[in-house]
Amino acid sequence: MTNNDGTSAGDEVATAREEVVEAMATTAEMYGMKRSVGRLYGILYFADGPLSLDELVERSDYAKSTVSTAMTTLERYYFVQRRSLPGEGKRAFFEAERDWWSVMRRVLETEGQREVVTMTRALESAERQLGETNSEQATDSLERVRELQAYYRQIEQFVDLLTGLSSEELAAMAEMIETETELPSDDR
Amino acid sequence: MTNNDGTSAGDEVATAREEVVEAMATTAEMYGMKRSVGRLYGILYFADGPLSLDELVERSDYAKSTVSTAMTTLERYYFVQRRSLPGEGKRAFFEAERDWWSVMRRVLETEGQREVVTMTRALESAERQLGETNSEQATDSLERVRELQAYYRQIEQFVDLLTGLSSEELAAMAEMIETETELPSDDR
DNA sequence: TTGTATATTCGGCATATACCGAATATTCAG
DNA sequence: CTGAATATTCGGTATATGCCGAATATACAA
Repeated sequence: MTNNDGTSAGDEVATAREEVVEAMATTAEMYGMKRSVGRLYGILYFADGPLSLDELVERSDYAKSTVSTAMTTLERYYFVQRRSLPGEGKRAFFEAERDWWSVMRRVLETEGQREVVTMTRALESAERQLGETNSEQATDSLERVRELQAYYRQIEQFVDLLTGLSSEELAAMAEMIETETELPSDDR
Repeated sequence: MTNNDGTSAGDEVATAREEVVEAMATTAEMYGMKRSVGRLYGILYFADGPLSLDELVERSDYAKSTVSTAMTTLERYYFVQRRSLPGEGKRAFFEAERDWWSVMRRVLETEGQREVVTMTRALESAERQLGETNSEQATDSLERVRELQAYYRQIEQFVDLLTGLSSEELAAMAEMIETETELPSDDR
């Protein structure tokens, strides 16, 4: 019974997937998300098609409420798409976005901008206040505020660049990068 | 008493700084770090020179233990540098790294690679296992595993590119990016 | 509209985290 | 080596988080 038909050797496939799913959970954790969110994404990533909440509960052993909220956050970050199939009543189905470049791009657009906005607003306000004050301290602080403003302007340029490219363009760009394999210095 | 000497108008400067410091705390939170870490970095960012633990305690109102651990994590992520001034005994001083490009580069090198390694390892292992199995499931999973591997190869290219450039080069690159201001389509 | 299948929200429990202050460890001067 | 100054670690407490199951809300079918 050495496989070739879907049913046998299911264990092998399952353990292989499990390894990746766990890595996704760990990665999710690195980004401050819950492990459950990572695992559930992983399950969807390998699923044959869209899964319902109950199927996800079945395959993950998480409570339905946990799965539900996980789907909300995954949706928020563009990792899954929610779909309602016709004739299926209220039942919702979830499908993994497998193009991570597209996820990254959209996360950059929304979340990335949150940081930029938070900092930029504070920096502008501080710049205004400090501009009206004439102590040495104020001048020094102002300079440091301006340094950060410059940095964020540059960051925004990069974000604009990245969010302006399609996944294919990003992938192509990556392929174009030549990784100079640490040559011995070329000083004759 | 409308300022011009360091002591007066200290309030103005303090509130301006405070706004930025709070924004840093919020940003730290976004990255899954503690607010205290963000605030303490902010204090160092605006400080005239290196500060000791006790000075940081003084200026932040956090307990010394809190400041100590915060300094450890800030150091870990290259946001501050610890220095021991000669003749100052055991006393340590902390100075903010103000070049955020350099911070970003070093964080990418260390932390960024953690994600890449975690995923890459799992993907390779899964690839091996799935390669030895011949079910339809295995073939499908294998394909999806390979997609992720391709993505991570590309990510590594970008990381290599970014970590290979100096802050000046990165800044210059940013300035070079033309932010096409959404032109009306150029189809004649 | 009502009933039914489904999704979301809420309260609670267990665990994890942030911070503090006290206890311990470390460094340097002498 | 000892002592004084400093840093780090540890245990405790209050708060936050992750997850569950029950209660509630919602959407669709008839």
